[in-house]
Amino acid sequence: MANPLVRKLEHGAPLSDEEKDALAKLMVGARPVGAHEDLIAEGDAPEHVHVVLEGFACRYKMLPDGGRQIMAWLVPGDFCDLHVSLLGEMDHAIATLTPSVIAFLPRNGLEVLAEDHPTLTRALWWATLVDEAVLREWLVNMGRRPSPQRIAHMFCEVRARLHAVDLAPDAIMEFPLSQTDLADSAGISSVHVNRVLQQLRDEGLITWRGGVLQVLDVGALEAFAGFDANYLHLKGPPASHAH
Amino acid sequence: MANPLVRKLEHGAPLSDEEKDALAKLMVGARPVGAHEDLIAEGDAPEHVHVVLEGFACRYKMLPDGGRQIMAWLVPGDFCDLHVSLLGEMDHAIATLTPSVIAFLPRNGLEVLAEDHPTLTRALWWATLVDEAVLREWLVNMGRRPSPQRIAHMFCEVRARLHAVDLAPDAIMEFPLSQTDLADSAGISSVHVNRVLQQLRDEGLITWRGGVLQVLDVGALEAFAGFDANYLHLKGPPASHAH
DNA sequence: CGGGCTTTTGAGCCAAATCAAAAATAGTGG
DNA sequence: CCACTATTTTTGATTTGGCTCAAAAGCCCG
Repeated sequence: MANPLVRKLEHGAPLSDEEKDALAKLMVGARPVGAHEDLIAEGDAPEHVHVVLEGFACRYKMLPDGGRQIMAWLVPGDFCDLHVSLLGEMDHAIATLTPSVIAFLPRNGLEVLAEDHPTLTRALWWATLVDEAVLREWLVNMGRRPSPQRIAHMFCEVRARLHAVDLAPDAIMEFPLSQTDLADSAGISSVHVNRVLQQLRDEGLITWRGGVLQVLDVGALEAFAGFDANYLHLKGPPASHAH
Repeated sequence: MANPLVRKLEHGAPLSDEEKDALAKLMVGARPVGAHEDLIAEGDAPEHVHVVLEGFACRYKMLPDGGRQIMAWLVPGDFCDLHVSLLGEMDHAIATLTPSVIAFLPRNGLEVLAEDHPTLTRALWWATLVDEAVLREWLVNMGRRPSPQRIAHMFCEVRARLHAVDLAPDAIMEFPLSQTDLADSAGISSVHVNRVLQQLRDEGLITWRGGVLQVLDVGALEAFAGFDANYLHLKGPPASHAH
């Protein structure tokens, strides 16, 4: 199975085999990390670029009162800190949500490679801009959708994003987050998350058990949540990959 | 008074006089627009890049139930649609909030200029990444801060951003938004916005009258809101500009 | 099989929504 | 410059979605 980073970037620009190989070869490390471990702290300026290869991580900020807001889920193929070289330092932290595998790319190596390959540069910036588009949709989700629709929308999105890297066949996916993590993502209490999940199960939209999420009827869940995948900019059906 | 776009970009990278001139000359149009007019619709792929020169605009999405979520305020110097060439089409709409002046830059011209000027390219991507950082903070704001702190935080941010383009001397600024627009930005009802504003006034933190917002004590408001400007990545005190 | 986490249930409460109307402001045309 | 509208802002009364507090039940694993 191909590298999830490569699989993802192919949605952004048509990479040549040479570019794909060069990118894969740049990944110098692949370290397994446990659940709920901090990878990068606010204020850091990591030397390497981190990429999630397996599992789920997140961007988050802590508030003075101890509250935590998760601002993004990072799924296989997602960069953690591509933006650091331009912004100087992290303005938020990165942690794993589940046991994960994290790879590293030397920042210099990536920059040199990108200089020689405009298509790769396009793909990298495409990925950054899609992250921004996802953030906008999360804001809409928080601001305007009641909690059942909000949680449902998050499930629709994660299904679509995992599908784009071939990790959600038949709308069944590994999704071993805790309800507390979901609560910190959706901006509601974990008690309320629990009640909302019961409702989504009762309505026959999903099952979620033992860390495996199944969307029983993608169309129905998307209709319920008011989900439209346009903001993911995946440009048509996911590319099929020869093996 | 220099161009607000140039003033803003200088926070991101040290532009040469040649770059600043070239950028200013690229601005082919500067059209006055009334309040509450749509500039760009979801699904559009505008040929020119739009920049706000005066007034306030916003990014927003409409929901099926008629609700509107504003996801970003665009102040003088901000791009509306720099990302369109990479993402293909707008996944949200842009409208003015107040009477504004909007300028245009030919997309090709900007790209050619950027190709010849790596520093300018850096500045443009810096601006994009700061937009993303602001979005993250808005998400924290929506998810975790009670409404008085939330509104206060938005005022702190807009003061800092306007200050960065020299438009908020002494923490007094033109800010002629309606309470409804503020409500659609903060994700609360306009009735509640009104009550929150009374509270902020009663506590002596702000005045807001006739479209002019005054922050009476910047430190006090920032402490109240839990505001930390690090996410704006302005890198130290705003540059002073020779005239 | 016992300790620690995560999920689930129950009861009471509060921030913010809704609905409805009045007061204040800002435009607009005569 | 003023009357006439239309929009905003403000107030009041009521309802509600989601929170907090607290405890029970289930689960994972050594």
